[in-house]
Amino acid sequence: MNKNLDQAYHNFIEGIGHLSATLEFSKVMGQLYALLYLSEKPLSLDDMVKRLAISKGSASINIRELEEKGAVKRIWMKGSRKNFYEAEPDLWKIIRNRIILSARWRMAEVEDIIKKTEELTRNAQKNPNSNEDKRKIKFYNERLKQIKKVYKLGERILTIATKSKIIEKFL
Amino acid sequence: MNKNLDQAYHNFIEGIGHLSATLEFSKVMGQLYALLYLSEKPLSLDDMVKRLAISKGSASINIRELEEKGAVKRIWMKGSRKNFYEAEPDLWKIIRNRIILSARWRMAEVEDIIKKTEELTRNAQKNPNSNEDKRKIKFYNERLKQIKKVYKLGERILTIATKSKIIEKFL
DNA sequence: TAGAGTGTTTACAATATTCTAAATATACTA
DNA sequence: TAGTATATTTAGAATATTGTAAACACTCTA
Repeated sequence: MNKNLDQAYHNFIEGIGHLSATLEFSKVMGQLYALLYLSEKPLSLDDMVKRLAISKGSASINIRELEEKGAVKRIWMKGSRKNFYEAEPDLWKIIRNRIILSARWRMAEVEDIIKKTEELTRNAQKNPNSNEDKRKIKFYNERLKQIKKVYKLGERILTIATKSKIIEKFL
Repeated sequence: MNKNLDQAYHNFIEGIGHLSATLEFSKVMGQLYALLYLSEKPLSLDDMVKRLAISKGSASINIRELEEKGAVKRIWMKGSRKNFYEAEPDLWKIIRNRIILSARWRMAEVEDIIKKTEELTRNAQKNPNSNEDKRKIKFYNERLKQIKKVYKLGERILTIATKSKIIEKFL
């Protein structure tokens, strides 16, 4: 067992574990991914439990989430009943997918907020209003207009990021 | 007091509070920002404490963080000792800055991991190695090469995003 | 300089998250 | 079908995060 290699291995896994929040991965998810990324062969759940010194339950839950997010693939190995996993090696694909999906989710939330606020403001407009209310309504509508501009910009960027393959050409 | 307007107001503030993790803001930070964004006049700490029903300590800490992150400006009002705040109205500026800074931070972490892992792998290479170690070293180097490619792509995108004003022209 | 008004810090409490260990479920093999 | 190997679920423990209330510090004014 080469000491430097071993250090490299653990440094890498710890580092990725720490960084994993970037893609909305838990620390364990990051470590599991790093472990598989540095493994020449697929690993079983038990392998991973042993090497990371975590509980099997945690490994089970976290590896499944990695699988759902497309960062890890389940592999069938002849002659073994165990599930084996290997890392999706295309890092860019993982990062891109995660960012886009996360952005979509947030955009949907923003859309809800805008719609609801617009609706309520519109309702307020229908009823008789004090001058103060009228001023407020005008102000809210201005703000909503600003937000919608940014929202639409976001939408456009997201569409481009989703459809175009331009970025991949740099690789 | 118009009921619909009031609902619009609270719906908006709650919604932004919920969404605030997107920019690495706490819930309270999101609510404070939303409150100011919907206010025609700057508000004092006490105003915000009252309207959000939160503690003064929390308001103090969170408003300061918003200020550090450029989402909120401190305003001096003649005739009052209080600090007043108003929302930076340019949402795109806030979002862009936050994303870029956060990305920089993460890129630096990735760089550290790569450098350290490379160094350790290089050290391992110097010493006499078993065949297994040699294979491992080769494999690690392949992986490092992949990561560096993605890292450099990220760097380039970040540079473009930082320098170019192209996106702003859509607004 | 005393005291009122304001903002910040701190120690603790509440909450949320994530892990573990054990129980349970599932699927394969003899 | 019994028994074994494996994975998943769950209840509760550990940990981390964030908020609160109160003490403290600062600053202005009378």
